Amino acid sequence: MSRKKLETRERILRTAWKLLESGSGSQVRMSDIAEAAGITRQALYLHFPKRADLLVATTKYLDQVKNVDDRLAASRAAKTGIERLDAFIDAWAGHIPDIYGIAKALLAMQHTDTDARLAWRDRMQAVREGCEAAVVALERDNRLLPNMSVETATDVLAMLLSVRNWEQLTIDSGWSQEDYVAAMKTLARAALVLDAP
Amino acid sequence: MSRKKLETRERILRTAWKLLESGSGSQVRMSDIAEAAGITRQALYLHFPKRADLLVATTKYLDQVKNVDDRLAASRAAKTGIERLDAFIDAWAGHIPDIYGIAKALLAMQHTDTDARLAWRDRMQAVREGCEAAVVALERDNRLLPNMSVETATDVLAMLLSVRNWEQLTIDSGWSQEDYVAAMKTLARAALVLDAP
DNA sequence: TCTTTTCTTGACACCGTGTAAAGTTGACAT
DNA sequence: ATGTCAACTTTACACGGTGTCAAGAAAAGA
Repeated sequence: MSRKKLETRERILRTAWKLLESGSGSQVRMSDIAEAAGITRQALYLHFPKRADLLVATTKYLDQVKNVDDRLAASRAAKTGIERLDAFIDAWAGHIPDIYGIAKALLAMQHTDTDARLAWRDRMQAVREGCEAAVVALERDNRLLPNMSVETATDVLAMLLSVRNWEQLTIDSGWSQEDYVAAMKTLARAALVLDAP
Repeated sequence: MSRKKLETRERILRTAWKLLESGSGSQVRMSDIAEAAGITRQALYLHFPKRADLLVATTKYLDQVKNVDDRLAASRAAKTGIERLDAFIDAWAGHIPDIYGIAKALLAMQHTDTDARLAWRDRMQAVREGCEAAVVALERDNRLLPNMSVETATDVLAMLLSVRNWEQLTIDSGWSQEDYVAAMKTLARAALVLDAP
């Protein structure tokens, strides 16, 4: 129904994304997005009744455009557990800069908005599953540290790879993306992987 | 001057602290604190012109009451670098639950309020210094991983010990405080410490 | 008792989100 | 071409929370 509505919707999402990634940090208001998209604030509310709705839709749009699934699929192709761990870290770490703007906005309204909280939990659950898959692959190779359960190891890996940690190292401490990725790989190995027998 | 003002001030700070630690998460408004402290919202603004001022004062009050300095001093007494690392983790990790409520509030208003941002940075700088001291002690013992500079190692340690990570593991993933502390100690060793020669 | 400090009472401004209703514009169908 | 429907505009307002202002009550202290 109506190509026009879809066009506008897409334009809104693209605009929201751009604003969120560029104006990183500074609050992005509904009126900002509306103005940048060339419509009224009210028209914006016609498409997305709540701010959380818009943010959630933007994440989905982004996931679709950036094709996270394909990116993570690469890690599934890896043979050994260790290769898989590295591949997953590469894939996810490479995706963080793309989602950082929207992630920050979503994170910021977590304490207010239930929808935002659920949306973020949902995204993080997906990442957690990737972590778990890598950990399971390690265990299958008998390379998971013996004192670690799959669940514990998954918790640790998910913690290491959190957006907040990426933010702290790259944004706050000025690390390059390469340094971050390299550090995470060695850190994850040190934390989870048993030395080769 | 005027014992009464100081009394009221202390009562406000104590009340703010209690509200922040108990009603953890849910928004604590200025009116909530005023009411709980038995004064008017306006009287509260007489003592603390901005919400950020109150939060910052509350952190200082808490640091004073809980005596962080003494707690961290224990880590300075340790002989070897490794003991010092463990002692510091014990001290800081033990302090996190105390400050979590206020930390969360301060963190939540970071993106809005400059004062809150500066106050938090200041607190974190103090922690960072503790991290750095431990790292330096390690290096002096020649037990710091050779490919790591003091600065890098400090960044990593500060990241590991961040309040967000504590939150993720204990609050979100349900770890006990003991599990958290133990995991952080082994994680820090795995990440930073060279095996004994 | 008289002064000063502390606190109260009762307003109001501002900002951002979200709602409501009436009017405009353009697409497209018959 | 005309009428209908969907998308958008215009204007206006409610609400919650922070912060401000001014006049008066109450209590401390000399």
